[in-house]
Amino acid sequence: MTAPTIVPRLNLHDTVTTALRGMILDGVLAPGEKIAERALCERFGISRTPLREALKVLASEGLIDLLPRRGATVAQITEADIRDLFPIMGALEGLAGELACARVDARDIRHLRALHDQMMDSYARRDEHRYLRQNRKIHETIFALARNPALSEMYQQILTRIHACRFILKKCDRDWAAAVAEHAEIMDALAQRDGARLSRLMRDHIAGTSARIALASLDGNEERDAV
Amino acid sequence: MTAPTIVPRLNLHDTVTTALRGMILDGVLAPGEKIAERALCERFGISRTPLREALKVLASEGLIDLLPRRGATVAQITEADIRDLFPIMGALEGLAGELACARVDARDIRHLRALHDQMMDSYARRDEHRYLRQNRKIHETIFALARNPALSEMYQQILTRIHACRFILKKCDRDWAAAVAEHAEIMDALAQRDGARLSRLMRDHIAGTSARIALASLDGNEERDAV
DNA sequence: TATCGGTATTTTGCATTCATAATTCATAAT
DNA sequence: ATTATGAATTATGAATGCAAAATACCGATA
Repeated sequence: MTAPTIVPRLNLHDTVTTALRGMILDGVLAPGEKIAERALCERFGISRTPLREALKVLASEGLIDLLPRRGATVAQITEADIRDLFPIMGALEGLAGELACARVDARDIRHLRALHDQMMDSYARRDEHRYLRQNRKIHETIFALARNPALSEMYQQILTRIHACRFILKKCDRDWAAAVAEHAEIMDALAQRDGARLSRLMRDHIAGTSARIALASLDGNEERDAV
Repeated sequence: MTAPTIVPRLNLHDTVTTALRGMILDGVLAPGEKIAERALCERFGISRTPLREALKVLASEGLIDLLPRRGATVAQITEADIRDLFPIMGALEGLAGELACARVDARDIRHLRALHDQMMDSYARRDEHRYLRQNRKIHETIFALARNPALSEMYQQILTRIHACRFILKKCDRDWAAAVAEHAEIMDALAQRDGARLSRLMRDHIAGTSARIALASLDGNEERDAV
């Protein structure tokens, strides 16, 4: 029997889950904001049933808080969350780097090199928005090269949970330069297929990012303990 | 303001989620088995609404597969899943070990030592069931000592997903001896608070477990590609 | 003015209902 | 006998309805 052709059988609650997730990621629904079921239903033009199913899923992803009998709120990421999640991300990135090293071929390396060069170009132009997008693309590509879907999924889930962080990233120029230097090393280790070194570099790169974020949020004067 | 006292405000869908998860873990619902909504509703004495909400959550945890318009089935773990998930577990265990090392005090070490000795006792008596339970307890304790709730949660989630594996573990005596030896080393590294070494040991311990499982399932003659 | 108490309103959780897609079963055709 | 076709049955997806809890409102009292 051939592999089953998946014909897109969409259903409302999945669609709504995706839509809601997007709204939270895009900041349409702000962290801490209360989610009024009926209002959202009207907005989407659907009934409460599929919406509530979507809320359950997003809650289990950690994107919203669901308190019994008191409704849903968009999850606020705290400094404790960042302290906890970044080391995990670091461990996952380290693993991804190691696996990727073992599996890349010359073509993959050329592809990554191209992405890397593009990002360096954005850095040279100080195009922060483009830089961040390309940076993310590079990390995602390394995960893809690791050929471990479960790993990629976990990575994405953590990225999603700490989405709010991207707003405070790259505050000062020195941090940005440090991150760029780390990326150059990462590219180098990968080109040499040095898995152990790449693993260490990626873990430390994430740890560095974490430290830079933590520092940024300490002297930043935004909300008290939400980032 | 003091920390809010959470008074247990139970609701049906959470209860059902927990119950269903337990049924899957206990094997009451076998991997691959179709989950008939109405049958389960009658069994629980509830309506379909909370049950379906529970199914969505379990699907997002990877415990069941949910195909649009064709119902839910208990997820079957494949060899590919094991190949993917164990390295992730290894990375998480490694991180847990490192963090735990940085945070344990003498009392924690004594506690772990006690658990370790009990497990060794079970090994001496060849009490496999008790051994496995204590083994799990030790790993969970190390995660608890790491003081990273998000990390513990991810670990638990992966453990849950690969629950089916425990049935094929510890097949041969040599493997068991190897695992026991590794545990002795782990205990030692922790007592010495050698984070780097503990991290490496725990990661390799998981890798070893993975290899032993993979081998066991290769020469085992159970179902073709489900473990 | 601020706080308390009680009622009205809203919101949540769950059951029920309805429409539609999927499956089953019987029948016909090869 | 086996496969195809179509009607009957069943299951899923989503909307609606209803009871109970939480919140908002409002006047009374200190």
